[in-house]
Amino acid sequence: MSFDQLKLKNQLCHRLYMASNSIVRAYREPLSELNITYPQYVVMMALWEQDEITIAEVVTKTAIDGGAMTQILKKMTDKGLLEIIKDDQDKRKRLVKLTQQGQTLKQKAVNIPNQIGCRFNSIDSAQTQQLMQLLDLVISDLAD
Amino acid sequence: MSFDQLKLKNQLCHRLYMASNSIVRAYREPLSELNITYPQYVVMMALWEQDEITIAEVVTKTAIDGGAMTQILKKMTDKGLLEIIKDDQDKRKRLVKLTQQGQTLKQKAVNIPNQIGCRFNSIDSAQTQQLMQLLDLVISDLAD
DNA sequence: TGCAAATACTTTGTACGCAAATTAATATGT
DNA sequence: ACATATTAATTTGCGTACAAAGTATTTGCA
Repeated sequence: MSFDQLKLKNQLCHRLYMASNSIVRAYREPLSELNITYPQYVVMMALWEQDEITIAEVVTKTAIDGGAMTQILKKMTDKGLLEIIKDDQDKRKRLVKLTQQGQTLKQKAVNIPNQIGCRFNSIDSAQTQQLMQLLDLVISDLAD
Repeated sequence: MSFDQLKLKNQLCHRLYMASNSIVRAYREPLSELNITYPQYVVMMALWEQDEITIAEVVTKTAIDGGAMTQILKKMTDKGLLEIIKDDQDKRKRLVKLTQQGQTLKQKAVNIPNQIGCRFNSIDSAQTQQLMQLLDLVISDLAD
């Protein structure tokens, strides 16, 4: 209940906020080679894992907001990376399907994780795992 | 150099991205009581720590982009939380100064950290510290 | 069977986040 | 002194992030 909790240096949340912004900024240059943004790259990774899934499934896998997803998928469609297909079984749903170009882009993307990983010089592999586990706890605590 | 690194479940960066979005979303409701957004709250915390600092110093403390800062400070000025004062020593600089209303708001904000902290049920105090330390390493690795 | 609730997605409006370009003022070097 | 570089801040344009409202469809249930 002290004012000390209001100091930025004591706050986990501000660090998460800064770290995420730094991440998106760090990806900007490597991804410019692929002509996509970080959120678009996240969508591509979801689809490289499993193609022809519904928009709702892409939203779940990526944790990107549904409203933003509509815009993002539109831009990616315009770039020729994917196409949106109607689902005949359920006309509410739409399926996202990579184009040949979208599939091929995976080859150019395979080096991106290392390029980014190279910048994490202060944490070793064990610390990275630990960080991921702690973040999973934070994320699940904040769900809903 | 494997495709496994492209899987979302193996990625630290995607977790940081999700966590940060969750944070900003989680603050939305508590902060609506104060009629401010999360970035605006971060600016307030910086100023509650030290008032009458230059815009550049606010940018450094908060790690919010300078371009965004101009817009954010304008909105906060319109709300009557602060005012921008010219620096007579260096006419390029501008000082940010809390109004009485901006100072008083600190009393209403003092409970916010606990309200958010209450949601972190899966990590104890030691893990929180550990998480903050690891994030500091990540942030400094990504600086520039 | 029929209609209210739920689901899937889109649209709208506001608020960042950031690179790049711009403007204004100060500092620096010769 | 004076042109040049640097610093401080704003502006512009694009891309999200998200709540809330809107539009179809489909489910569920009385």
